Amino acid sequence: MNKIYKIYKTLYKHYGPQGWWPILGYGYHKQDYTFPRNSDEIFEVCLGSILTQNTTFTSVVKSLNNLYEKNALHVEAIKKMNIDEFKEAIRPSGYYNQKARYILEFISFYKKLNGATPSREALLSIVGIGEETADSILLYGYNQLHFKVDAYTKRLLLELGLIGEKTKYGEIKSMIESSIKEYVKDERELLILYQEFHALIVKHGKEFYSKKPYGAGCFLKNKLFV
DNA sequence: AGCCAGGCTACCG
DNA sequence: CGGTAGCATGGC
Repeated sequence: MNKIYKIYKTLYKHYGPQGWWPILGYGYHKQDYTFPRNSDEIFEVCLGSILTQNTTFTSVVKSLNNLYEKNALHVEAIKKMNIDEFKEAIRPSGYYNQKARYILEFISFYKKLNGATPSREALLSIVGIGEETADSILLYGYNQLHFKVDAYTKRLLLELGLIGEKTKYGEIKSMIESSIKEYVKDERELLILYQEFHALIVKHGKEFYSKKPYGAGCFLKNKLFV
């Protein structure tokens, strides 16, 4: 078993399934792997993916709830909304001026899709959508096989000696994807694994990779190298 | 009180 | 190209 896959197995055994992406309409943290998602769910994942940039998800939930209470958790509703009212709604997530712009840019793109699944390159061409946000949207919104790499992933793999300080996003992503594909052939199973794995890394990262020194007490260090 | 959060852009050399 | 200031609120 390669180390990446062993990390997944160990985290899953330790923490159990995380059930990402949580959808407001279903109640947060319900494990729901039903897919394909409907358009409201996809849009909510896109919104959440942008709002959660460098911000805790609990803050994002507040923003989404604000929109939900205004019955504005939909594309058309947000377009019609007063810009200041919209900014006020997403204020808890921070960077609300930037994020308001990003979301509006995304919405004009999203409408043109007309329900189609966007390519990664197309997503990356939108202002405010970088690699992680694009993969977040594809993996959790559109159920596409794109692994989402975040700061915790980098810190963890760096601590375990599997990457270097300057290993790029794309290298980390393809390294993880190819490591997992070796063991999981079924596409649906693979998709769920990608979704769970990233969620598990965040769960683990919050505990052992938030404050320095990173990795203090991380049980993966023993599990992998005994 | 200060550091961190499920990043990205713009601008610098 | 690589490196970094700026963006902003909320939680611990």
